[in-house]
Formats: sequence, structure tokens, C-alpha cells
Amino acid sequence: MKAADSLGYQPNIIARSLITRRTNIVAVVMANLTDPFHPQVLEQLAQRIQSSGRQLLLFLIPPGKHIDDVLPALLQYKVDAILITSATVSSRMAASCAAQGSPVVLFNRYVPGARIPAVCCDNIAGGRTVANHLWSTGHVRPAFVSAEVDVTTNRDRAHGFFGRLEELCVSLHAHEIGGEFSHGAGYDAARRLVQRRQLPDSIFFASDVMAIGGIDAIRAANLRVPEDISVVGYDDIPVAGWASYELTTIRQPISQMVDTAVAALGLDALKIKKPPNKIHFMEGALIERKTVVRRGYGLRANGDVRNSPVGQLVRKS
Amino acid sequence: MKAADSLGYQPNIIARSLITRRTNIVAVVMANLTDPFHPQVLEQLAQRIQSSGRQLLLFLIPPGKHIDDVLPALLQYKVDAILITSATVSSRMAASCAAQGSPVVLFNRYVPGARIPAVCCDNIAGGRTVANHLWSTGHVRPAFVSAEVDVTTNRDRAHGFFGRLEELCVSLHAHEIGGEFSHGAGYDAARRLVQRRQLPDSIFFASDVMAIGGIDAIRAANLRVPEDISVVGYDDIPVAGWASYELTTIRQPISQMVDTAVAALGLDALKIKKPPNKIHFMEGALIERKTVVRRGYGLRANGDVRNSPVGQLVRKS
DNA sequence: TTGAAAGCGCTACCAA
DNA sequence: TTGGTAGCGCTTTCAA
Repeated sequence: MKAADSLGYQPNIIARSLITRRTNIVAVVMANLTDPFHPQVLEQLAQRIQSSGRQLLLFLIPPGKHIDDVLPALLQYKVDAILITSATVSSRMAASCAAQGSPVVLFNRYVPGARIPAVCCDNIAGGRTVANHLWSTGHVRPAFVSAEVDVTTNRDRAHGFFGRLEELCVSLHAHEIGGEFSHGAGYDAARRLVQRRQLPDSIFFASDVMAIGGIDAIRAANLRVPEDISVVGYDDIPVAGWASYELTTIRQPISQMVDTAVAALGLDALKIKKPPNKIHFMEGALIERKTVVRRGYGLRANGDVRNSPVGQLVRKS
Repeated sequence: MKAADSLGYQPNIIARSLITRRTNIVAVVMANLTDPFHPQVLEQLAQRIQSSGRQLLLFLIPPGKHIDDVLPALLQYKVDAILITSATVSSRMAASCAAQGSPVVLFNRYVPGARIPAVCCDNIAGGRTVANHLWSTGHVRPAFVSAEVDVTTNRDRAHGFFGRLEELCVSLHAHEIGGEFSHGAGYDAARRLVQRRQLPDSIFFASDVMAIGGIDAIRAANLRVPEDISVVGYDDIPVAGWASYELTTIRQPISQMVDTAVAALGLDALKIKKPPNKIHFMEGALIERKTVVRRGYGLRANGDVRNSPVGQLVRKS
């Protein structure tokens, strides 16, 4: 023992895994790190995984590649679990992972039909919250800026927003397609919105980076946020709190989501028979900062209408 | 073969590594991901490592922990190489890594005395470039905002800046200690600077996030950038290019740095006898955007004084 | 309590 | 070219 210590001996965990059949490695697959939301997630994930005595094998999907192209390489490492964030995997691929014995869980995305466990912010509820907030602050010409249209994150936020708007009898003023979750996409979409004959009085962007881009575009057009146009984002990335933006947004409960995801991996369960293929939806929270202004007169004093029965929500203007 | 394929057989790369003595895993150690500069580095690193057919084992240092506490855990995985970014390792620890057979290279930091290979932006040259730029645009009361004072990144930028300023016969107006590379630290430091009796006419921040925080603070004090105070950052993170900031800064050549670092790992060399314990310093580039204004009269038309002999650089004001 | 041996999934080597 | 065997560093099991 003393000898081993003085020689700097370290047991070879790789050899051990051969016999124990557990590598203590969990793979994390991500599309990219350019959206500030992703590093936040990755950081928490790493913290959680490491503190459970496991290591994180990071797998970034190269631009233009699909996740199904790179998963096989991952599978060779016989990782204990695979966590796929912000990317959609085919259910065929998920099945093949399961066949290899690696539980898979999706993060921040889910596959509607398939039986793949996932944890995700409740984006529909989030979208509805934004609609409520804009309504209760007297906005009547809300616009929405999409990212990638058929990604669940984007779609659910849109659907929640549109649906609640309809219940509230306010019609959508415009729907611009940004095309991707990026500052540039938000900037361009907002610029197009601002060039229209009639301005929206508020814009809900599919994500914070897009909203920040939008604010930059609105200001570049010599308009003020929120006096001329209110802006709402989604995620609550650090930049959203900076003095130049002070963005009102929906905060994703990252810690809880990460906790849930790691739990869903089933790593702590000694015997995992059948992990419940459940999709967990976690509630976001409206963070009111300074990009939404109260418009019009005679509005409800209490801006929060979430708990009010829909029938009573009659606009007084 | 057909049978193997239809059964979805994947060779166990972990078992293979036992005999080949190469895991094809390279470990990347990082302090945190909150500074936007780090995700950029990580993304490039991942891209590079993966395209060489290797995997990236990510290791985040938990807050309050020292890297030497967590390295032993890493060593157990017998990774092919260890890349340590933005954190300083004791030379004793580096020696122990080398003893385990894993080459170590430092990224974005170096240990002055020790024989540990490193790749790093030439921060002294960068600091000098900023001094030149501020001088040639007519600034006479430059201030510097430090992050963590004894980190090489911070210290070299400061030394380069101070040194060149002295050569140029312009005296430093103020030196504030921010304490860390963060938006908040930059904000607070700038606020203190702005409360002084005499304002600096320009501030060089140790990093971009700090500079952004500084701009926010300057604006919060009802001052304009650059009309009242010019601002220069370091890194060229994506935010620096956004319309609200348009930060003039020194761009770190991340791709080149990553290339060099991966090469220094010596993974491609079939037989590595003795990796040269060299410290690579890579040149940054001044990116002129809109946070530096030309002040005063009678200045040189050409803003670039780098190639001029020092003796001729006589201020005409 | 201690020690020896088998075997995890693979590659390397040597013999046929 | 093909097939068989030893052994990588560990854990587990079983015998002493």
C-alpha cells in the first residue's frame, strides 16, 4: 500500500469498468454552445454528474451533421447513460441506444409520439404566461418571432402564446420567422417587423438571444424599448439581466430540469427494470424587468391573470 | 459479419483501450462556463478533438475547489492527454500527470517558471497594442481595470499596457481592481472610476465581459461611450459585436490557439519522445469598432504606431 | 482472513 | 491468409 502510494499508483478505472459493466461515464450530446443558454445547462449538468462521482463525455454535433450520424461513435464507449440536449433524435436511434443498454433522456426537447423520456420546460404554459402578461399590461398588437419553426421548443412557445391570445380575444399582429435561435435572426426579424406600415406594440421572441437581437434592431431603427415596442424573451440567460437590456422574460428552471434529467437517467437506481418513459414538463417563471411597459387605461391593477377564470377576463378599454 | 451487423454489435472501445493503451479520450479541464469566452474555446476544442476521432471528457472545477483536488480523479481514466484551460496547475501536479503518461498542456494560461507546455494569447503584446491605439487616438488619461490580479492573463495585459504607456510618456490615470472576469466586476469597477473627481478619458478592461459591464455602468451614470469615455476590451466574444456595444477589442485567435494546443498534445505523433515544453504565444488582433473615439488635435493621421521607433513618437498636443 | 484463479472484450502475436 | 492463445488491469469467486 505504501509502495503503491509512493509510486503514484492510480487504479485503472477503465479496466475496472470491463468487469463491473459500469463506466461511470455519462455522455452529453449538444448541438452547439453559441446560444448562452447552452453553456448554462452544460455547467449545471457537469456539476451534477461530477458530484455523483461520474464523468461527462461531451459530444458536440458538428455543423451540418445530424445526431444520428454521431451516436454510433458514442455507443462504442458503453457509457452508463446518454443525455441529449437541444437536439432531436430519431426514435429508431433511441431504440438502438436502449438496445445497447444505455438509457437515453432528452433535454429541452421531446419527441411527441415516441416513448423517449425527456425533460423540458413547459413551453406551452410559458407562451401562455407571456400572452397573459402582454394582455394585462394593455398590449393589443402583439407579434411573435419564431426560431426554427418545427422544433418543439419553438412550436410550443408559439402555440401557447397564440392559443392564449385567442382566448383573450386579441389577434396576433404579426408572425415573423427568424429561422434560428440567434442574435442575428432576432435582429433581422425585428427589423422586418419595424419596417411594416403598422408597428406591433409588443414582440415575443422565441428565445432571449433573439430578443436581445430584436432590441438592438428596434433601437437601431430609432425606436425605444419599451416605450414604442415592448419585448419579451424566453430562457433568462445572464445577458438578459444586464443594464443595457433588462429583458422581461420567462426563466427556465435549469437546476430543477437538470436534477430531473439526472434522476431520469436512472443512475442511482440499483436495479432499473423499466425506466418510465415519461416526459417531464417543468414550469418556467415570468421575470419582470424593464422591456414591457403598461399601455392604455382602465386596466386591471393586478397584472397577473393566470389564476383568473378566463370568462372574467374582459378588457375594459 | 452480417450477423454482427444485424445484432447491432458495437466493438467495446474501452476493452480495446486496455490492450492498445490508448483510450482516444482527451480530458479538458475548465474552471467555469460563465464567461462567454470559454464556451467558444470549448466548442472549437470539441470540434477539433472529435474530428481527430477522439472524445472529449469534460471536467469542470466546482466553485471553491482547486484543480489539484480534482485531477487525481481524471488520472484514473488514463486519458491520452489533458488540456487545462483558464486554470493554473501546480507544477507538482503537472509532473504527476506526466508520470502517469498523460501529456498536459495549459491553455490561455501558463506557469512562468515551470516547464509545462502552454498555449496562450500574447497578452503583453495585446496590452501594448491597446496602449498604442489609445495613444494614437489622442487619449491622455487612460485607466485600467484588472480582474484577478495574479492570473497571468490579467497580469500580462496590464504589464503590456502599462509598459507601453510609459514608453509613450503617458501616465496611467487610474488602476481599479475588479477582482474577477465578470460583468458585475467590470460594472462596479467602472462605477468607482466614474465617481472620481477627474474622469478617465478611456478605460482598458482586462476582458470583454468586464468591458461590457463597464459600458453599462458608464451609461448608467449618464455618460456616453465613447464621447465621454472610450472603452477597450479583450477577447472579442460574440456580444462585443452586438449593436448595443460595438466594442473595440483585441481578438484572441481561438482557432489557431486550439490548433496549436491540440498539436502540442502530441497526439498525432506516433512516437513522442520528449514533447518540447514550449510556451506558445499567439498574436491577437485589434478589432476597431465604435467604443474608441479620436480625441484632440494634431495627431498622427495613421493610428497604427506599432512599427514606429519609439523615439519618434512625440505627442504634438 | 488471505490467496489463487477465472474472465470481462478486445488485440497481438505466433503457429499452422 | 487464417485460427488459436496469451494477456491488458481489474473484480469476483472460490478454495485454502
